[in-house]
Amino acid sequence: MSAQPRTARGTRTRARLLAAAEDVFASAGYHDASIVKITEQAGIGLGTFYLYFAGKQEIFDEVVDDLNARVRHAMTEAARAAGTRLEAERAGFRAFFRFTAEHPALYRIIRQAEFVSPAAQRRHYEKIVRSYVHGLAAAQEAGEVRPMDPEVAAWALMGMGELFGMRYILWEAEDRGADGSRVEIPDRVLDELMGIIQRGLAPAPAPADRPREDGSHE
Amino acid sequence: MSAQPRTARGTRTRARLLAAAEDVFASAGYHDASIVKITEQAGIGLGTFYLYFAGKQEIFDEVVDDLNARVRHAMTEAARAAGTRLEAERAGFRAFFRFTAEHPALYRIIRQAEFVSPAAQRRHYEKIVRSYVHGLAAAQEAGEVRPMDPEVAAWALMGMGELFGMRYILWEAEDRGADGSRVEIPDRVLDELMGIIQRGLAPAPAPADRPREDGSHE
DNA sequence: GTTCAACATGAAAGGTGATTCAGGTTACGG
DNA sequence: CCGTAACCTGAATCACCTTTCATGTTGAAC
Repeated sequence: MSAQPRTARGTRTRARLLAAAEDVFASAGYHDASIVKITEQAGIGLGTFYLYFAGKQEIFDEVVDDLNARVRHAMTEAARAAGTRLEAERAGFRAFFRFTAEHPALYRIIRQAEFVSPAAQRRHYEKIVRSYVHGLAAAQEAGEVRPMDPEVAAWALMGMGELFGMRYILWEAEDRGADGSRVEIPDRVLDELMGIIQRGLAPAPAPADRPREDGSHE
Repeated sequence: MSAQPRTARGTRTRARLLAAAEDVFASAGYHDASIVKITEQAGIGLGTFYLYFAGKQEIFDEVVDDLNARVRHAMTEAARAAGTRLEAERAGFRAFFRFTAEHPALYRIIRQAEFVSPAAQRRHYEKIVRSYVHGLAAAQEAGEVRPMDPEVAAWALMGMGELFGMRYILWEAEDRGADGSRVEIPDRVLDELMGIIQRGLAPAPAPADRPREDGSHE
């Protein structure tokens, strides 16, 4: 069983292991990510690992949950600043793509979770959907989204985001090689995406971009 | 280097290995899928494996390409029978979900390809997108799809399909356990999905379900 | 400045699995 | 009914990894 550290030193060590694990899992994959590699990357002795984690699987689970919390935080934080639902959606997606660009580990690790820790993977997707449903249901009450099952819509949105992140962020970054330039979603692509979402969710016969007129706001 | 079989016997052996590999990769995962397990499942001697494949990675790649060809075939075949674009879309998705239900290996293997064989994974997604783009561009010329980048739309459709397959087929199957009942996409969910797609891609200010009136047809 | 939890360490035990290879077996053309 | 090319086999080799544990170090309370 993993032990929680009891002093500041221990806390630091544990955090270093977690960060190193994220790195190594993302670049080497679960199988090739040996405990030796993780502890080396963390600059920590091999045996120390087992003071804080029961084993490879356990630290993997924690890495997943950690990434999940961070990406959701980035998205909701970005969406919170926006006014209309559409703006919030756009800001949320943009934050998601930015997070993907800065932490390719997210994808690489979630994908592997399919086998390494199906439960953690499921938790990840379900938590994101829950956020979406929350936002969509509110927008629905405000009349900004047509009547529909918000959960189904949430899976649709997440699906689009996931593949766009893969195609337009990760692949793009791979193709550019290590030239350091930050990959961002092209505006053209984000516009098309928002176009589909807007039309797909808008109430009535798709008012396109007409702003709300009753002064209500969220 | 893998050798192609030169006799009927060899061809059969190779095919058995491929089928066994799909099974084992899907149920055990790449790492735990030992060559021993694959050859045992195929009812073939361990050493024989290396007559036909250079190693684990190579047979994995072939399994990916094989699954890809089969799922695309299932989708285009189903779509071919349909009349309008929307019907084709629906039929294609239904075929995809059916294939997913019958071959959970598709997901489990594609996901793992993230690390095992990124190139094969990319090939998989790109080939599917290519099919979609083809169909969407044709529908566009026929005025059934609004002006937009068909490739971007293709990624959006594929993303929705992918997550719906995971959520409403695979997870559902897992939750039901091994009770043998065939998992199908609920009509309610498929309707919602098609609703989003229809509105997202339809020309003009989203005529909802109004059929085309000029008599043109594809 | 002593004491003792808490923390840190890496050699070694105990496993597992990919791949090779030397030696059979099969079956078809002649 | 041979001869031989294609095919088949699994014990043995080699490489690598997780986890344990006996021992050493740190630092904060007193």
